[in-house]
Parts: sequence; structure tokens; C-alpha cells
Amino acid sequence: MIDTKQKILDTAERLFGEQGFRATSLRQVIAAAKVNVAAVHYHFGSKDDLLDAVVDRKAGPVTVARMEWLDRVEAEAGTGPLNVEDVLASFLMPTAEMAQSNPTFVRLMGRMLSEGMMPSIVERHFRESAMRFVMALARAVPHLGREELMWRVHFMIGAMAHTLTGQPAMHMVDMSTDFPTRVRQLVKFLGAGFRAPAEREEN
Amino acid sequence: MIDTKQKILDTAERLFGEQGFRATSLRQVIAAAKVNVAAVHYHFGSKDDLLDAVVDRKAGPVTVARMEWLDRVEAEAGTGPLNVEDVLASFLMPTAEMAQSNPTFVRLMGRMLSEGMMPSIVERHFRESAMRFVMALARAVPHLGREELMWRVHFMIGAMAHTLTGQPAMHMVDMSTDFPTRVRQLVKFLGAGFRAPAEREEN
DNA sequence: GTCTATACTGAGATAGAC
DNA sequence: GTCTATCTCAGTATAGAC
Repeated sequence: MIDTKQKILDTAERLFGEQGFRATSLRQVIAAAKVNVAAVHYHFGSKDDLLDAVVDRKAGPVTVARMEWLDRVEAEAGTGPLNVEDVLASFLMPTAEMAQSNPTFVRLMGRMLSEGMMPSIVERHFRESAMRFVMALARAVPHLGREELMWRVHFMIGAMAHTLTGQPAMHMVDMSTDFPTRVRQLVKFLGAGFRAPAEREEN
Repeated sequence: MIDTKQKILDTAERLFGEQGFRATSLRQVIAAAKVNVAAVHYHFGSKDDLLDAVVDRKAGPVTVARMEWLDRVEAEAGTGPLNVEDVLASFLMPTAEMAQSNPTFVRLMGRMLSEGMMPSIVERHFRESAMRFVMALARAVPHLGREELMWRVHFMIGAMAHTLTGQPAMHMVDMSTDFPTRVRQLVKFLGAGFRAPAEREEN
């Protein structure tokens, strides 16, 4: 069939998102997609490369939406100060929107960040937009030095990844809360964190 | 030998912390510990149970330190208001202290939280102290409703886990920053997040 | 070019001899 | 308590049918 590739991609996206990448075997994927084992390797090369292709197919639009959102925020700010929450929203809201239509893929993205899964894949897909995002953040919170800003970005990624996966570490939180609400709360929480004063240099 | 168990535990702790749990095979562990494959299954039952035992051995003291720290914070506050940052420090600083002497184990704890690894293990080891911690937090930020507090705790766990693993998602951050400095910055960031005003109920 | 059948290696687990 | 042998299932590689 012509759409063997499609079937593999669709099935892999679903199973990786639902069960996690490592917890899903290729044999599960090929059974669910009703194709042969070797087809995966023929079309994609390896399990890692399959993941890469799965992400490739869907990550582009999210990145574009993020950049457009950030464009608007920067245009509205003009030469004036940039609002932290607006910058954070430009990064997080497109994800929330995608989560409405495709929650499993968003979970997969969350997993990839938090499981430290395939750093090279994450990097290739997100690094460029992430860099622009960090620059906007630096402008929004100019009281922070580079080092301190980067640490807060690091904290942000952790919080974000953990929130996207939909996996409460303990049964603390109502995971049925819709994504836009989650993200609004996350933006507020992180915004306040970024606004917090810088440490005095005293070490 | 009598200390076969010990050797396995020590080696497993090191390799799991360095490489991750899933990325480490039992065969690596038994080779490094110079014991037989079956010894692991004899002493621990399974790879999962070995992880459990590894965590068991070291997690207790951290929990005790956390609870003692929280005792002090609550005693100092008396019936007055509880400081958020103090509560956060009670949870995070014992980890930072352990990280000084045993960084790999702390990385392993971080991985366990963020990889969604063995939820039952995490729960058994941390649930009780986590509940007391959440109650103290609720007292420190009484302006938050239950739901909103829990979401912020969720964000906190993500940020914390990501910070403990020592795995920067992209090469953004200087991982050589010592743990106490990291944790001080994290406490400040999270403290501001928890202090952020509650959302108006408008959905 | 696309796919199938099959075999190879290494993982975790288990039974049973010592 | 310890070790050998063996089982099942994972990811991967390749030869060859269409």
C-alpha cells in the first residue's frame, strides 16, 4: 500500500503518546498498524528515527504558531517594555491549542522533554524557536543576568514538560482540567517567578 | 559473599544515576558488580524491585531531614503566618545537601520524578511527607483554593525534577552550578509563583 | 521501489542443579 | 545462596519476492 508510511506514523504517534516511547515496542506498532516489522526499518531506519519522523510531521506548525504569536506580542509592544506573561503565552498557548485537537501528541512532546528522550531530536526541532523566545524573555525581564535567566528558563521547561505529559507524579491534581486553563495557571505562576528580583551577587 | 546484595545496590545506584534506569541493563550492573545474573533476581526479584531497594536505602534520611526542617519552620512561625520560601526550602534544601555528598542518587530521584518512572515507588517513598508539605504550603498561601494550589505544586514538582536530573534540555544552562545555588534560585522562583494572586473564577 | 520472511543479538526472567 | 541453562521478547539486519 502507498500509505504504509502514514499508517506507521499515525499508529506510532498514538502509541508513543499513550504509553511512552520506550514502553512501546515496534512490534506493538506494526501489529496495530498491520504492517511487517521490516517496513518500519525500510521507511525510517530505526525506532529512534521513527520517533523523529513522528515529531517532524507535527512540530512544525506549533513552532510557526509560536513565532507568529511572538511577532504579534513584539509588534504590540513596539519599542516599549515587553510583558513577561505575554511572552510566556506565546510559547505555551499554541501548545494548549494543539492539545485540544491532538492531546496525545502534546503528551509525547512533554515526555520527550521530561524523559530526556533523544536530546538531539528535541534540540533540532525546538532550538531555533527557543533561542528567539529566550531573547524576548531577556527583554521582558531585564533585571536578570544571563545566568539567572537561563536557570529560570530551565525551571520553566521542567514545569511545562511535567504539565504537558498529563502524568501527575502523585494523584494530586485533576488531570481533566482542560489545557487552556492549565496553561493560563502556568503562565501566571511562571510570570511571577520570572518577575522575582535577581539574587544579590554575594557568593 | 555476604555483601553481594550491597555490591549490587551500590553498583545499581551508581549506574542508574549516571545512565538512567531504562538505559542501564541488569547485565551491566552484574558485570560491574562482578556477580551472577541470577543473583539480582534472587536478592531483589526483578529490575524494578532492585530500583525500589536502591531508593529505599537512601530516601529515608532525606525525608527525615525534610520533616525536621519543616518542624523548625513551623515552630518558629508559631501561630503566625508561614513563609512560603521557608516551606519550599524545607523540602528542597535537604536534597541539595544530599547532592553534595551523593549527586548521582539525587539525579536518580530527579529522573524518577520526571520520567514518570515507577509511579508506585515514588508514591510509597514520598507521598506521606509530600502530604504534610502540601498542608504547610496551603497555610503559607491561604489565598489559593485547593485546585489552584495543587496545580502550582504540580508545576513545582516539574521544575524540581528537571533541576535535579542535571540534564539541561538544550545546552542552556551551566550544570556545574552547585546544588545549593541552584536550589536557592529555585526557591526564589517558586516562591514568587506561589505568591501570585489566585485566578478569578470566571470560566 | 516496496514489502515479507527470517535470522541475529541482547534484554529480563525463571527453573533447577549444586 | 549461587550459578548454568534456557525461555521469551525486544530492536535490528539482510536476502529476496513482487
